[in-house]
Amino acid sequence: MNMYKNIASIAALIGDQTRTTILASLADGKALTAGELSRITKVSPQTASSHLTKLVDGGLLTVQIQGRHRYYRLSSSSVAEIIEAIAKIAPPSPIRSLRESEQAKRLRFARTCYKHLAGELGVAFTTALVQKGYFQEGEESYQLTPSGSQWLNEFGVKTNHTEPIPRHIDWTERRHHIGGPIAVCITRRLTELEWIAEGEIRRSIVVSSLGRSMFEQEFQIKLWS
Amino acid sequence: MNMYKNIASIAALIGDQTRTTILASLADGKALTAGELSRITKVSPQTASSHLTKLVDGGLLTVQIQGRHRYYRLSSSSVAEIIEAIAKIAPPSPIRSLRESEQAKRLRFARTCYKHLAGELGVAFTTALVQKGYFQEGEESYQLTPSGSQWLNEFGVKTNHTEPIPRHIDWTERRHHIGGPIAVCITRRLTELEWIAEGEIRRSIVVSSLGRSMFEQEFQIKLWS
DNA sequence: TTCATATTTCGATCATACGTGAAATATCTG
DNA sequence: CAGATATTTCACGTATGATCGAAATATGAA
Repeated sequence: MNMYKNIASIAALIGDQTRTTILASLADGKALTAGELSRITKVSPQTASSHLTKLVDGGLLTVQIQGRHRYYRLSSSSVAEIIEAIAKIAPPSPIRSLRESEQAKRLRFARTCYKHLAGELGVAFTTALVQKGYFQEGEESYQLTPSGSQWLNEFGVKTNHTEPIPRHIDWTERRHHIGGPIAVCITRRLTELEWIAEGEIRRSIVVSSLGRSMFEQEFQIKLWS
Repeated sequence: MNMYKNIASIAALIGDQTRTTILASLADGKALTAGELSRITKVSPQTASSHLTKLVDGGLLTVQIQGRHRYYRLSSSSVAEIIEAIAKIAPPSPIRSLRESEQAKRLRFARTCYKHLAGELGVAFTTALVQKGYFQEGEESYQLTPSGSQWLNEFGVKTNHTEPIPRHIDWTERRHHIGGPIAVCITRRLTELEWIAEGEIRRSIVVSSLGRSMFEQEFQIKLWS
């Protein structure tokens, strides 16, 4: 029965904590260098290199050489979908320790995911939009409602989108949030309005004092940090 | 970074050829005994038992004890979805022999899945039922329509079912078909009417000449084999 | 009860593979 | 060119885990 040999080998490839961390770090589609991934996974550069080679050989990653740097990225979104499918049945994320690094906290607080808002803020924002009736949550997607369409125009996002909106799962929060082009437009508009801005830490987002008050005033989202 | 520990451990659980074969064998929702799975995977009963224990502990399988037999089955369809997601990027494996190919073909044609009709016939039949307006396909389920309810009664299936009907995915067809109790009832009725019958090969279904003409006449389903 | 079947537990073997130090290769900088 | 940085390759210790023989447990049959 070597019928499922390929499936098993791919699963085995994912089934290592260091490699899972690598894949998860690349899940937003960004490319990272071998050194960065070595630091993220907290293993030696040799070990990271070994894992990266295996992931490339296994077809999960592609590599792009730029000078002495090697940029690794997911070879396709299907890879991210596998991890997401596993995350669905994975036991809930461990309880956060009280003493966790400020950086981890901030990253979890607000993150960009394929250029749209994710993390706690993304989840809270999506929840608020659904509660206001702007979006309707379905089994696998969100749908923009007429009132939502109107709100989007008033908010400054032009769209005549009527297709289902991808529903993403936040890996740390295990909750849903909107994805796709609309989410990107909304995030861009939020940046324009200076409610949010890119933080110093890679992929992190900071909320301005204006944003803080606006999120609370308009969407009843209280930010505590 | 034990954030992705759970994901990695589940992937590692799938990442063994014997265990993948077990999971794939149970993918249609059927329950098999430890002995059957030992024979399918071609490992000793001890080895199979060890793997099964791990899969149950990992939450991928559930076990039901009946006398001296232990029936194992997938704990949820999410497990099947993981395998399917991996299969998407796994290179297809070559067919071993012509004989196996013939058997695979027949199995692909019509298969029972949770005692309901699957395979090509199941998919075609479901498509026809949706097209006739008897069922409405949603994101993750089907809904019985009033006209569908009426048709069911005329067809000889008594039901006052209004809950969503599970939507199953056929692995070989990659298309959807109805599942759940209603599908079982319909399949039973099809057997009663002698449109279909159990084939010689395990889990296979043969269509009678009556069934062949009826499927074509009533549902515009042409069977070529 | 006695025997057969189904399944698990224990113990031992063996292969795989993760991780790292050391060293090699390649690129950038001054 | 020399030195620093990025990354890989090699060699090796170690650990995990897949497999199976032997034995134990539980159920069904005679």
